[in-house]
Amino acid sequence: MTHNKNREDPPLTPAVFEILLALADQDRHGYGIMREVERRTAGGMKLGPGTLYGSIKRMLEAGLIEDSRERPDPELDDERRKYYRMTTQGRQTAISEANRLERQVRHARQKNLLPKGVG
Amino acid sequence: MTHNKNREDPPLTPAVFEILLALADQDRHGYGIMREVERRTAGGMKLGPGTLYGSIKRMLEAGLIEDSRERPDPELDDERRKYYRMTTQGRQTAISEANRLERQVRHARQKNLLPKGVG
DNA sequence: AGTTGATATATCGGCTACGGATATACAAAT
DNA sequence: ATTTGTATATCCGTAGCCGATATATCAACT
Repeated sequence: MTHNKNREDPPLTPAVFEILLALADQDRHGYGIMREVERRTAGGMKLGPGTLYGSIKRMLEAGLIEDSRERPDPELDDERRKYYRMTTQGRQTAISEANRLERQVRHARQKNLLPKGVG
Repeated sequence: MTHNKNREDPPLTPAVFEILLALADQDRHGYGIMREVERRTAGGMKLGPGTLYGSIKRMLEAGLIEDSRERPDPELDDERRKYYRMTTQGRQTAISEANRLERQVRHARQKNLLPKGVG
């Protein structure tokens, strides 16, 4: 699947988009991302450690996320944790992907794969 | 990314979902699918031959699509073409995926990645 | 008639991502 | 004290993407 048509972002993998969604409102550490994705999808999606830390690594390299210096109150903290935040570029990428998905959903509705009049 | 949570379909690859969308309203042959995807996405997505015929092969094996016996008027036909139709299972899979994407879009809107009040 | 360009299907091979298995280590609970 | 949960990380098999390549036909134009 080529992205092309000039500077248009390629589709994100489901794992990467889920991670961006999890980081959209607050910084989280790896394990926290995993729990958030599981919670949000009601267990429908589970990130294995390979996918989770592998995706994080790639997203760091791609500049979609970065290490977050801010940490919670020392009482609630766990030194093992590594927190991440979404970068501006990561947010733009997520927005672009969300728009792409929205177009697909609209199209699916036109083709009667989804009920109309809801949205 | 695990699908799990009992018999819930795993996310479809962008290529596979696009092909199902292209076949949702009418039977098409491989090359016709390619053109339809390109047209619908305004050139934003292009299926290379590897992705196209590789995906078709896998989708046939998975029972998402099948060979279509119906052919257009002999005058408009091209014997080289091989037409495909979406199976009932393929439609169910596409519906399931469309719902999943819709949930993601809703979530993205909640996180202010998309403008609200539009749908 | 011949050439070109679009149509049409198909395979190959490299690369990337997914995801379970595995490993390590500390925290919290029973 | 032992087990379960939290937390990060790597390895490797498998699957999918996708450009390159190949082959052949069709349509159109000169």
